[in-house]
Amino acid sequence: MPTGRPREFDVDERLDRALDVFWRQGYEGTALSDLTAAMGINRPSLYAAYGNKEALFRKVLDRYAEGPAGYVRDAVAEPTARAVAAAILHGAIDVVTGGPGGCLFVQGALVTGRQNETARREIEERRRFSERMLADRFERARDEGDLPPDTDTAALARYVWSVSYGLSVQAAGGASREDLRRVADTALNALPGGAPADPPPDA
Amino acid sequence: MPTGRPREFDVDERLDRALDVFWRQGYEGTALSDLTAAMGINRPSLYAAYGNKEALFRKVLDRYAEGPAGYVRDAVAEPTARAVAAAILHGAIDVVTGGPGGCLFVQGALVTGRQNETARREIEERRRFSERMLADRFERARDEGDLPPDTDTAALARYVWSVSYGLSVQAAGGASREDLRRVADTALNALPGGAPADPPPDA
DNA sequence: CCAATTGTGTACCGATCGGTATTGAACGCG
DNA sequence: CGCGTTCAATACCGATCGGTACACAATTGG
Repeated sequence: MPTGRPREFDVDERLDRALDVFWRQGYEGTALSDLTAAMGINRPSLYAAYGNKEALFRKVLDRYAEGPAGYVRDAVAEPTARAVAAAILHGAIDVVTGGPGGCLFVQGALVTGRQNETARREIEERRRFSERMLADRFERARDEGDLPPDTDTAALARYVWSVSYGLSVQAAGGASREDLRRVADTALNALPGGAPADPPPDA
Repeated sequence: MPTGRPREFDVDERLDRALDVFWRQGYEGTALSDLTAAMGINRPSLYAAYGNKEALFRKVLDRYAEGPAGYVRDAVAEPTARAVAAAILHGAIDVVTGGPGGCLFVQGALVTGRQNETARREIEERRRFSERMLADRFERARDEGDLPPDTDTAALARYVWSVSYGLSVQAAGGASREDLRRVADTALNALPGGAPADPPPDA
């Protein structure tokens, strides 16, 4: 129970509005005036509650990772490597076609001017984290015999993420969920074991 | 032979320097001061020679399409659908790992603030053009019997571009040429006809 | 050599950028 | 009530944004 005047807005709720703006316009494309307008608070309130623009962006990235990008956490819990890959691609499609368009970890900042390199590196770090998570999961699958022993698990993980990132780019260009579903189905054909519609060759 | 004082720099050569900056920093991340510094000319000279920032960016996109992205034009001339796809992915890898990092048509602007939407749409149009070009090529391949009659050529083209865009994102994160080659090889496994290392099933 | 034309360099424009100082209002506590 | 504390709102900060006015240098045509 802190003393003093109580805050007149919900920090988490307004953070979601900030996420929406960063997601739609990227880090560099978003001005503080955009944020304050969308969040319905004044500039000093924003600085008091979240720090500066960079700190707010970091909080937004965390929220995005736990919320819209939470499907990654769930995906690696799938029982088979193929199911994991499918869950990642299908989860990505839901996110990139459901929200403002694309994945924040891709749209947010691929490149930046000199000043905003911190934000770019921050976002890059999140991508790397997800990539490592998937590579570890595939390595486990190989150890369990779920993937062939000679599988290049790192390359396979990179492949799945490449497709996923590509889906995000296409979503930014207006591709529909159905379009992307067909892409994902095609992509899954490349996994060891072949197409999922046909039963595995040893069945 | 125009009268008046002759220009002291080569327009095309300096345009390449502008390309380098936009490529590395994106449209929004690039300030006019970055451009004039890299191009070695003053601001009024830039405006006299290229128009404004948007017009310069458009010229840069054209130059990129003819230069670094010229591999797409060559790729669709390959004899088979598989060779076309392989040429696109391998060509993309050379570009995204050779230049400043990534593909300008991806890095340049996936999202923007309100003011720079024109540049975003411009770049989006270029992507769409390449996508249609590949889809048309795959359609021809299907008509020629090079692809199965039930092939969803549009989806296949979107798949190849998805992987390619993903390679660009990964290159921005520091992936090496060898890393991306393995991704491309995996991706090509998804094409009708299976893996290229093994001879086709009817051989 | 003179006039017309065009590029170069400096210095500047209003607008907007991210970030803050300051004032006054709203609370808990004594 | 008074007091310390915290938030809200206005108004402002220097820096930088994209873009340009203006004076001067360099060239061609007469």
